[in-house]
Amino acid sequence: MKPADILYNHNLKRTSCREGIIEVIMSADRALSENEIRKRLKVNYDRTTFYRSFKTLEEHKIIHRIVVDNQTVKYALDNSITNKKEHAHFYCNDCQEVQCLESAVIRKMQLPAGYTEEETEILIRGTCSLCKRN
Amino acid sequence: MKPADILYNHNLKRTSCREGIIEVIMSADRALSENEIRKRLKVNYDRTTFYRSFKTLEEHKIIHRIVVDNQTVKYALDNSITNKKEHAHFYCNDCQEVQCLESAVIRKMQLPAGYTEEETEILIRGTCSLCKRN
DNA sequence: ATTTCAAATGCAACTTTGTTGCAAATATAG
DNA sequence: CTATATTTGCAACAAAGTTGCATTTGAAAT
Repeated sequence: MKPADILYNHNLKRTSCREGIIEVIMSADRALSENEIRKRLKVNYDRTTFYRSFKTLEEHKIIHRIVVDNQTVKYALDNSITNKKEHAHFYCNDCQEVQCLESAVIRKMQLPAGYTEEETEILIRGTCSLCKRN
Repeated sequence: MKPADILYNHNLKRTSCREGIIEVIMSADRALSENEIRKRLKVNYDRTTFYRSFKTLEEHKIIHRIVVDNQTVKYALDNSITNKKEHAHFYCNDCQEVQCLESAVIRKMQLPAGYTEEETEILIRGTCSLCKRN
């Protein structure tokens, strides 16, 4: 599906900022930070516009954020677009890149009585195969 | 173990800020934010001192941080102090409190070839038993 | 008890990240 | 092509976190 179609399906106006963000995220093989996405866009958008676009796309479940730490947020396409299952994410302490681990499907954990789960996030920190070799 | 002893065991100077932070975290039944800890301390410390104290305590594995989202960090005693196993954390979307789920012990996930794990973080978002009732 | 000195603190200045209100610009339905 | 609700860019602000440096302090040695 093309970025424009995704926006249309979610009743969102087709603006170049939104379309660009989706396009960049779609073409990446890993999660990207706000700055990485900005660099890959042709046009330079205002910070405000950028934040609001991310917010909108997140609210409509087109993209989802992966919080690595309180200073680093990365974005990837949402499962509803990619048809992936809920999966764990891997953060490489070396190259600091985030990857979706499609094979690491998230299993619900047993909770204390009275607790209900809505979402489970798993972030595995370690070293990726590329960095391991060096 | 008392805060002063913990500091001594880690070759850290016994300053009132560090001792206070440990004391407050120890006496809480859940993870606390920087602001919650500050409010519970008698003396008011500079933001810088505060941050540096947290950093030091974290580096020495006396406390550990739980990143709820990029705007919210909570602190709890580290497993090395409490003798707990690596466990999942629960964030209540309603009361916004974080609890350690000692029963939800973290099991290592299968990773793609060449990847190595160092730490696995699990954050479960949902509604806690107290908020469920209301 | 006093001295000594590395380590910790407080302050000022700064950076990064994210938000809000509002006027101007723009996407899209008719 | 026009009307209008949405989106954008700007300015101003708020919160979170960092750095350099002079001053203070914990604790080890005298």
